[in-house]
Amino acid sequence: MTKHHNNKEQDILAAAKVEFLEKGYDGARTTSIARIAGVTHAMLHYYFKTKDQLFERIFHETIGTLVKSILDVFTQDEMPFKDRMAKALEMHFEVIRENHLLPLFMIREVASRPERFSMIKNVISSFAGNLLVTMQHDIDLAAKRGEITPIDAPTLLLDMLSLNVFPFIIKPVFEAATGLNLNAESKFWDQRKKENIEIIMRRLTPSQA
Amino acid sequence: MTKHHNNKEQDILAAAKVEFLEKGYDGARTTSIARIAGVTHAMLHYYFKTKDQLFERIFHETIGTLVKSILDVFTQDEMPFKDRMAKALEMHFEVIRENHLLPLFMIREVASRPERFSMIKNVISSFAGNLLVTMQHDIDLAAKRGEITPIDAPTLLLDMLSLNVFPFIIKPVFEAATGLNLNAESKFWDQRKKENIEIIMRRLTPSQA
DNA sequence: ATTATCTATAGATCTATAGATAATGC
DNA sequence: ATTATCTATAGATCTATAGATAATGC
Repeated sequence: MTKHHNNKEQDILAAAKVEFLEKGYDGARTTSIARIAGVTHAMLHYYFKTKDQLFERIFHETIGTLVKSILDVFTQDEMPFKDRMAKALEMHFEVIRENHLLPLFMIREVASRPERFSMIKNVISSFAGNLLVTMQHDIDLAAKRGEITPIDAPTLLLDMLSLNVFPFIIKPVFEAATGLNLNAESKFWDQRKKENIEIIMRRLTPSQA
Repeated sequence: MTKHHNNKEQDILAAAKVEFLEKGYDGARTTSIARIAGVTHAMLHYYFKTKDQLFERIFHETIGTLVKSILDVFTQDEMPFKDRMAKALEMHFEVIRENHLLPLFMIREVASRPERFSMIKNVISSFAGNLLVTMQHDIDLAAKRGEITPIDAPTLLLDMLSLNVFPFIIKPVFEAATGLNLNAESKFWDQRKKENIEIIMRRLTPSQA
């Protein structure tokens, strides 16, 4: 035991992820998680004590995925700055595409319970701090070379995140309004990725005057 | 009566708006709404029967505000297309700025209970249909005149919404990560508005080749 | 003899309503 | 005599736990 007892534990975690991502903490039901996982309700408290602790596990995991997706943006090897940005945008877009429920989940939970975020605040801010410094440094170099127009790193980062993340956040509304199922429409997302790269490339291009 | 009995009714509506926008349907408590409104809990059911009906009132109202904010984008009088877009972006940005909790609220509710949206689905889709047709028509004209580069209307609309809305949606996360209070930082939002206009203008500029 | 699982239920929380009392308009 | 408001509580729902039983490793 202690070794392979984790089949059910894993089932519960997987079920919890589905339930929390779709309904949020307040909307999620521990009974519903147990049902999805195919275990009795008591098992859930046996392995994870409380709903809160189960939630923390899922929340941490998602934060990790999202933070990593942003950090990877700048762990590119040496290429011209614009090419690196294009590549970064593409990679980041694909991560979000694979995990399209994560951004809304994270935002919703932070919005409705800001205190929950404070524990990982330090993690994110330290990461983000380094990221922005590196980014600004590279921007300045490329601008000096005349490859791009100067821009603030935080501004550029928010531009990129807005374009790459928002379409996935608005997806349910869009689907409700149009009746389309965007998961089936891979062309739509391919086109969106291209558009985002196009926009950022144009934003970075030095203005000819 | 029947005439000015609505002071408390209005108090309840105002309180419900605060509670629902902050916590979402699942997180909202009718007892909490009553407390905020300064009335006893039973009053809430006296005026609005159920939590659901009270929610519907608030939800409808917010949908209206948001849909209007997008429609207004194209009720501009005659100017060059790019100027109209710049003006539209600015107006839309200010509406969201005044109602910064609305987008996340709407998206969250639709995501966690898609069936709730179906009733107003028709409203939105008919509006959006007209908007996109008009928009595409104007785009084609301006492109033919050489004022802008050709672009799909839905693509352009999603670009604009992403840039204008996402920063307000990510606000709580950003504040949690940095410790800043962005409501106090009006310079930040002014700069963001300018940046969004800058991006879209560059996106629309014909590529010189 | 420790770990895993189930049944049954306690305890907390939240929505909703019944029924009594107060306020207002006619 | 209709509308508004309050007190008290029913009823539903959900999380959590106690305690019994089954399965596993030594």
